[in-house]
Amino acid sequence: MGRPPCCDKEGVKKGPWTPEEDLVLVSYVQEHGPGNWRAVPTRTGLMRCSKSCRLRWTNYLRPGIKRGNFTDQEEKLIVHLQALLGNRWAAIASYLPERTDNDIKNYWNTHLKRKLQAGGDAAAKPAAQRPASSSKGQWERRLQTDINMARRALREALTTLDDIKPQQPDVADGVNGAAAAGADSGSPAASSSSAASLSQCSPSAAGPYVLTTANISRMLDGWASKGRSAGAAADSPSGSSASEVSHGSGAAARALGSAFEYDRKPAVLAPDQTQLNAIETWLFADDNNNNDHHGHAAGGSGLLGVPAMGYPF
DNA sequence: AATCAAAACAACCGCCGTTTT
DNA sequence: AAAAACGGCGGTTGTTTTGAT
Repeated sequence: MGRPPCCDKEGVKKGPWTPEEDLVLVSYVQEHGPGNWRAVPTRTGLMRCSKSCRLRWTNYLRPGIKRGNFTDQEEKLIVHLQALLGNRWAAIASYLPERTDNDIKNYWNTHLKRKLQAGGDAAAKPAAQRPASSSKGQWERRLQTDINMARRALREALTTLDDIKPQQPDVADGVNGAAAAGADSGSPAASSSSAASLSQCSPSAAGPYVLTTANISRMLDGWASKGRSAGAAADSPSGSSASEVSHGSGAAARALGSAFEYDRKPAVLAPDQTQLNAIETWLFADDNNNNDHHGHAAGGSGLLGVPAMGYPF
């Protein structure tokens, strides 16, 4: 038979996370590491389902996450990757290690989609939104054209990023790249030196990092300075906004302090160089090899010219 | 200052492939 | 081998914030 249920459906709390819950979760992950989410509710006493815990950690509490303030380069990269990959946000997020798929998805839905619609840029129009051609041959030719256009655009974007030298050696906590959850699902964790520089995109200038050690204290100080008692926030989020609730409480987080192991460990291993070379080879390969957009539509994986990547288009 | 609409964001829902019993 | 939960992903919704009138 199957496995026992991870958590009761009844008595599971929903809605915004309180600072206390965040701290409990962070403490647990600090001790046990991310994973085995089904055990989290029972072992921590959190009245949350395992799924909710994983989501909270992945999207908000995980160290090295940058939130808000998407740079032009990031924006451009997202647009191009979306054109290339469609709405595969996890795959896209793997190219922006500091961003979560949820964040990118939200940003796309609230900013970029509208912007593109307004701009009427056919080239950047998502492949998924384009009308399907009537015949397979036409569809394949169109796909090949799309791939090549997107590829050129992506290369261009990454080339631009290459020009952006890291402004700082690193943030204090030294974490650049906890990759998105989907980073290990067949997508490259990062691509080439371009992506490496991307992952260092102005760490100080951009938005807040959510749960690096320093920022725990910083944001919790802010939260505490608002005069919110921990108890008041715990079970009555209605009294405060969701964003306030999403912050933490100071003392406990400081207790985590520098002992917070995971904010010093990249959550994902450095990309394998072989993998990067494959990506670079593909990305920067002479376009002439694929310039015949209309003539070689068929041909299995060779169609896409990405044998090493194995993109499942 | 009040009201309304649009934008932004956090979290949930449902599906699917994988894993475990 | 089958059944059921897990883990992950993308879509969607609900709430809060911001800007315009």
